[in-house]
Amino acid sequence: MPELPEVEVLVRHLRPLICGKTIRSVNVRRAKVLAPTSPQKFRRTLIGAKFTGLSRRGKYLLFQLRAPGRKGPVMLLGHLGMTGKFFMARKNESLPRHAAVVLNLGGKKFVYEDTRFFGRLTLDVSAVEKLGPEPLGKDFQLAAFAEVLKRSRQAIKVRLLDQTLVAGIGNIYACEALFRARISPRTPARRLTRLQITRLWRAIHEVLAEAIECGSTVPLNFGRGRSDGLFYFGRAPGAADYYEERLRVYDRAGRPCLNCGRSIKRIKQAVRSTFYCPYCQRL
DNA sequence: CACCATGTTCCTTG
DNA sequence: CCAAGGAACATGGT
Repeated sequence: MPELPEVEVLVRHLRPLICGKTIRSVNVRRAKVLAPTSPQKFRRTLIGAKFTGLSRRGKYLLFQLRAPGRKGPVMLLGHLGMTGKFFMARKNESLPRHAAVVLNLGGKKFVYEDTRFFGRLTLDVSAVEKLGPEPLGKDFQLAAFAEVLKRSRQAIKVRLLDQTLVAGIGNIYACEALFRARISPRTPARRLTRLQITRLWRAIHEVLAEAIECGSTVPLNFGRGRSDGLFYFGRAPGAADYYEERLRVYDRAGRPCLNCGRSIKRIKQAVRSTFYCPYCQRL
């Protein structure tokens, strides 16, 4: 459930569920996801610690805890990778096959599950230092954004996936933002005009904010229900059980552009799929 | 069997 | 040293 909006909604959902809870015991089933923290250090640090806060930075979750006999807070960093999930389970509930870490909180248990094990749950917080500005925050400034883009020959779509440029945009929202800004994903970053950069900067805000809004209104089940926590669909206005497709280009190859009716195309860029309308987003 | 998948990191190449 | 491209990571779905 990987990009910024999904993580933001997950954080809001999880915060009241874990804050104030104390970790009674720790069960590490896949030591790989803790790296470079050792399972020994992980357990020793977290047992007895209490959750005091949860925030987000880019696609990362930042858990804050207070451990007895320790002056500063303990920080725990989570990342969902491609297939990670965090959810609360009942004490005696059976675990999914790919449960990687289980924190026993007394009445409930907090589970980190990840089928592909690309995600992380670690005491090493250094990854957030390398991130660029939060796209919905004050530090995401148009002038600085334009300045960085001017120095790159890379295709703008590929550039948007670089987490040091802006934090939290992934393959889906990069495609969606470029469609909204009517920019070809193949445009070399330095060739973008001032007007295009402004449109892109605005489109990034819109696409992410709308996805968060959508995720906040759609009923979600972060447990083992059918929902994967991704906001591909939104509830259609007025309809109780009807969900309309929300993404405009992502995964819509061969289907009509919602703007001009022509066929959406799929191309490969940096070993990833890019979806776009060759007419509305022409070079 | 082949190919695809929301992400990050590391290695290689220029 | 830097930018850019591609493979690797591990598993499951089509």
